[in-house]
Amino acid sequence: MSSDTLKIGEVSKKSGIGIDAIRFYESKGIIKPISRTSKGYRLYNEDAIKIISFVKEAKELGFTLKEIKEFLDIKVKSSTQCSAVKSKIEKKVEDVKNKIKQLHKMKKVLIKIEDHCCEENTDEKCHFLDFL
Amino acid sequence: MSSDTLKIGEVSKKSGIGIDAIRFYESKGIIKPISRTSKGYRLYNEDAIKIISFVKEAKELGFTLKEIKEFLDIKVKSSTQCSAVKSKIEKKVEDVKNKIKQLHKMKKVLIKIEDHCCEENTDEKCHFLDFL
DNA sequence: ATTGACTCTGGAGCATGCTCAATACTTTAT
DNA sequence: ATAAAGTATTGAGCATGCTCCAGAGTCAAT
Repeated sequence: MSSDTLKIGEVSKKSGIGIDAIRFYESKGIIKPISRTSKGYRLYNEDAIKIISFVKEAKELGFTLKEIKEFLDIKVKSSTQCSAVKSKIEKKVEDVKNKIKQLHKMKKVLIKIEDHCCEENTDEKCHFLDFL
Repeated sequence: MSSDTLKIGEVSKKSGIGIDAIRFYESKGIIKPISRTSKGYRLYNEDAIKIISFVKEAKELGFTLKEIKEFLDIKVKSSTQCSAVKSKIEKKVEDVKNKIKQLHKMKKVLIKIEDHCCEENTDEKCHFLDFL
């Protein structure tokens, strides 16, 4: 039809996310088609791909769809809203920082296990627990 | 009864995890009571608290119970198993590293939004999408 | 014009991770 | 001894995030 809109199947292929998942995201308010054909077919533009890719990444990082929606809903229109948005973002950044910190800890533990358990060890049992 | 064992309620209180969740973890092979009383009451030792705390942390980091079980199952007994365990751990370390990397990216995006959207802005719409 | 591919809606089903309820027995406190 | 609190098992229910199916309409190619 038009060259700059995509039907759901094309969006699905381009983003690597199933059609059903896209519709599910729509039901959760995460992504909306820019319009519909007269027969009800969903039409998207390229932004949809960006949004869905973001959802994909964020999910892999352990964010929930609700949180992801919160991210995507962030819009600033007036400076009055600004501080609210700012504190919201700052909270998220804190969360992310904490996650990073804990992951570093986790990494350390793993490496410690690797180092201590695997060099000319005798019959010592070597359990994850010992390193918590 | 004895001073060095805990019943499930005590474990629950000490770890801050519900009794039902603990039993659920048991059903998933994540934690087992060291023994049972003659009447079937689960008995734990202090390790249970450590394990459950680890589960709690790891969950918050986005690991699934299945992955968490894999962590906890890491044991080295002989050097023959060593290389297998080693590669297992290395894979986990890679996973963790990737998560850290992606979280850093996420942090950057968030900070970028914060910076660009909130300084003496006019009526410009400021949408998350612009920063993906 | 007909076939096959695509899309629609609505609802069922599934995996994960719990949570709660029912019923019954055990332990603890008074 | 009795009541209250704790525990056990089984099974249902729930939130999240999909996935699949049925039944019906639409579009694209031959």
